[in-house]
Amino acid sequence: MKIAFLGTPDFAIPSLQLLCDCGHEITVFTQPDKPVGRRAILTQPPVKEFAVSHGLQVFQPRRIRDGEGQSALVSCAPDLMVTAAFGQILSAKNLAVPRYGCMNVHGSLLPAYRGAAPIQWAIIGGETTTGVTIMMTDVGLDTGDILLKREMAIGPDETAGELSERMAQLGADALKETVAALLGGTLTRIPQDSAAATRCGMLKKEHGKLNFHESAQMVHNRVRGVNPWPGAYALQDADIVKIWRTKLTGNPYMGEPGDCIGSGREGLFVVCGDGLLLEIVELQAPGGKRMDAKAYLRGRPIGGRFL
RNA sequence: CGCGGGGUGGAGCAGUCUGGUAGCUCAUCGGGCUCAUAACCCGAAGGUCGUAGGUUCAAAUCCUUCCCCCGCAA
Repeated sequence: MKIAFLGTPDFAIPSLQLLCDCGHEITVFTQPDKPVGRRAILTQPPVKEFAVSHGLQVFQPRRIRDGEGQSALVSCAPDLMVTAAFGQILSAKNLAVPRYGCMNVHGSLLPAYRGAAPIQWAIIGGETTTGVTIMMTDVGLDTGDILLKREMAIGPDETAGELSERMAQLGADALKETVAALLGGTLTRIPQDSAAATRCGMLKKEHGKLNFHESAQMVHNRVRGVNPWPGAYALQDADIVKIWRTKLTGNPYMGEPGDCIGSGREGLFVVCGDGLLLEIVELQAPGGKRMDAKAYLRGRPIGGRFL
């Protein structure tokens, strides 16, 4: 079967890999290369790297909806289109190209967390269970019929990066199963209950800003949810201190939210809005690399305060 | 040449402005105390101060070159 695969980040790789392994004829669409880092080095998205190293044809239209993108799509005459964290919205014209339509691998249990960054937002939202949904793409934002759902537990200290990796694999497995059902004619479509839908937007830098007036659990969720990107941070005077790992202690402490206490022996703790201490396990001082809290506390005065 | 911070014993930092034989905390090693200890006490080892050059009687410190790391902005 001819498949047009549209995806961009690492999350899409396992799905692409699995489709390749199944022997389908695949054409890849991904986002254009982007300048990355201080030197603005032009970097290709992970999916492109994979595609190139596997000898797959790759298109990188600036906008898949434009004429150029549409004609590229038409030119490869796919039977099926599959998207996985592609990063662009498809048009009705795009969706009309393949006769089997378009399937999407989405990182949440739809209709919850429709939109971008569902994995991160699920963690930030304090969910303990999430999953992947394979759905038919329509012109709405993650509103299409559900084909298959797979649940997965979120670890209490799991980060978005870690969860995303596991979800990518789960998504790939579910996709494989769905495609098999499609070919076997056993596919069932279940409309989403739009009344139960929730939406989430793209993550921005500012979503990493910690608010220590929230409960320790909420701060912890935030830290996990934005790791590794955009990364959690707190302000100390005018400096940005990035917070990479935290740990719930459950210990109460009299102090103002944001107060830091601790020692090189015990570790670093910050007071949260519910009066509980949150341990800072790994952090990054201005100009420095990330390090564990004990290293941070050597050569630095104890105390201080995060805002 | 987008803006800024930084490279000092194994780790994290101070010292740089106001040049004058390198310091703190932790780790390591030895010894001691203790029923015992990741606790405490005493002692030791360990650094061409990122690189190359310059100024100077003297450079971690002042000037210049280059390399590397980090944050912001894109």
